[in-house]
Amino acid sequence: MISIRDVARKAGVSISTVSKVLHGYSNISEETKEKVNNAVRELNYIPNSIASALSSKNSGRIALIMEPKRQTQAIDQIFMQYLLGAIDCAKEQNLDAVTLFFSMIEDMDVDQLTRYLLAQNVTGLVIFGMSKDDNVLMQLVETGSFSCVLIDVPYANEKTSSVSIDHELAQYDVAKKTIVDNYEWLEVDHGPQSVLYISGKESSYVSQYRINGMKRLTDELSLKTTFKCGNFSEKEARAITFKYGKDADVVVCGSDLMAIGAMNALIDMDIFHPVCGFDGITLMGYVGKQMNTAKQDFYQIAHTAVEELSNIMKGAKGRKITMPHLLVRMYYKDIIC
Amino acid sequence: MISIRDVARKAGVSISTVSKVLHGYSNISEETKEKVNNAVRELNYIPNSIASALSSKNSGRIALIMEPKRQTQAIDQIFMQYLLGAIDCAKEQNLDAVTLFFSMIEDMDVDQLTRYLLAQNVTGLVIFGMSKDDNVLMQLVETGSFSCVLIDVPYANEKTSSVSIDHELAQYDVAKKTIVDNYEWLEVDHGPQSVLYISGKESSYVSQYRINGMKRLTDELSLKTTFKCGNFSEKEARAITFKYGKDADVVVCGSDLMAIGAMNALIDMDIFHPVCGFDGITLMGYVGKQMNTAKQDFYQIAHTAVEELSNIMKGAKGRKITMPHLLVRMYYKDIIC
DNA sequence: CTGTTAGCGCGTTCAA
DNA sequence: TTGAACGCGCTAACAG
Repeated sequence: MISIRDVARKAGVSISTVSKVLHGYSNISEETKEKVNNAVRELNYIPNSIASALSSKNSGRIALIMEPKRQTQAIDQIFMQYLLGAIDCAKEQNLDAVTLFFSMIEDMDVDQLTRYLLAQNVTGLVIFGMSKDDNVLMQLVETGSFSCVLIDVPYANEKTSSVSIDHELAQYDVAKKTIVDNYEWLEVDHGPQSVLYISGKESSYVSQYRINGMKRLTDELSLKTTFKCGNFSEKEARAITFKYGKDADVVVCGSDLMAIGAMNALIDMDIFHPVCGFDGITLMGYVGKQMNTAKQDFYQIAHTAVEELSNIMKGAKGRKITMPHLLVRMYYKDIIC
Repeated sequence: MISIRDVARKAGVSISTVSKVLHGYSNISEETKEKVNNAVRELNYIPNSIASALSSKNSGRIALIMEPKRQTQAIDQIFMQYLLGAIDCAKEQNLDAVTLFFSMIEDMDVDQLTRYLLAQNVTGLVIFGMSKDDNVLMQLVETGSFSCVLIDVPYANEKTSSVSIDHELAQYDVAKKTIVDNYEWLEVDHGPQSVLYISGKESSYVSQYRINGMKRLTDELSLKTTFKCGNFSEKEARAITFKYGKDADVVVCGSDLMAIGAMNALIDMDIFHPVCGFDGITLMGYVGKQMNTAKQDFYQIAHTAVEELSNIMKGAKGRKITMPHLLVRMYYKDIIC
């Protein structure tokens, strides 16, 4: 293992000088800078991040906290996209990222969790899929012990930013597109009038926004919309659709998983109405014929989140970031086989 | 931040004594052990893993290396399961895991990669989805600089183990089940005789094993099997099925993704034959009616892999581990809508 | 059985 | 503009 000492020796300078040029300090002559950089290159030196972290107390280590199990099956794609986006960006920002699942920390209280993270030398957090029930996490964020970025949770303070898309607008857009595109196709005279909207868990921050989006559309198009809560559950959405789907011209769901449930119910009832979901998991590609996927969205969101976290860790103040939704989230029709 | 010094002070002993009881050294009196443990509990002390790693040169830090992008879409579930299994086990084993994607390291040579990992204080590797083309990775493994566990790659040396299921047997089992279960259902007199087998990439270590499994079954049941290579690609499988699927009573694929392609082709041709895949991604649940998923398998494999890595890092010698396939990997029929 | 001491590799004063 | 020296929190000989 090649250390800073070797570089120093080779360059004929002291250790601290090497450290300084490596960190871009100003008062270093061009000449020694050259010498050091050459030595670094020749020796193929890579600084030991562990030692650096220990010494500076500033690890550049972040934790990606997420809960892939709580959600029902098949959401893996979304998490994978998050991970990819986050880790890619972490690399770019020279941050060292560890992945934590809720399951690993769910039995800890704030204090324990704090110590655990500190012991791991984590100084920044990105939290995916946090819901209103997650008190410990929320407290953790509020203590200010860490720089944080929350995804899809509208909260910000000095050291905490939030990153999300405009869920209200997104739901509005996707529902509108579904309805308008199917206007003629539907066997009603004046376009769809009756809509069944199946929303996600109330404890989820995004659900209310999406509901609001659907409400706005409802007003705008003078729809008759029935709002039901499907709790992000495929089964519940299925049950709801069995019960209320017959009278609806269109079914709009607050997530893809629920859209699948709704679709299956309609198929079983031998009714064919447009259904639309939200997240754009590829899964749907094999069921519906027309669709756009929003996988890129998740990658991009995570990427932005880590970038923002990097900023906060450098001293920037927390803020709320709303991203455009790149694609109209998952949308399809023609579910007839 | 509470350090080992605080504990020492509180317990009225020296730092090294604390360190010793924490690591379960033998020659410590019960009495001081008590004192130290109490102090640890009262102070809620958690050792700083960074400092520990720096000092001991034995980080307990492992890298999970995987390639989620190279594979075609929709394989995310498998990787997610790997990740979950690996990270869960890492926690149990008190290992600190970082996730690396091939994309982050694909432009490095062995030397660079080695330095990069060392700088991160990584001493162990678990590699998922490695294929025969990955020279750099293979060289890295061969240098012996790291303890390694390779998944689905039959290679072992002093510090390297492999973990995989018996792909030959698994392919044999799943194909057999598909064929036998459909024996009467098929519109042929004496059971299926003609099978189209679509295999995965040649550069993948598992493909050959799976082909062998199919060959064994072919001999055993005196089938007439056509072997074609679909390169793990949905599209290629689709094309192959269009070309050769008409004459086949059953289509067996070396991966689920190819099974989807095959199925879609059959549907488009208006032919309904049983198809079987391999990996058991949930995806299929929404297409086929009957199926078993092997998601658990992946979790379990990753879990075992990390456990094995932990052993190697503690000095155990590398070996080849073959796990039973818990479930008959993905299997379904009745693809008729 | 316990404490003293010397680093691990690096960042950061403080003198020079 | 540079370098010597100290310390981050911990482990591992070596004494005692």
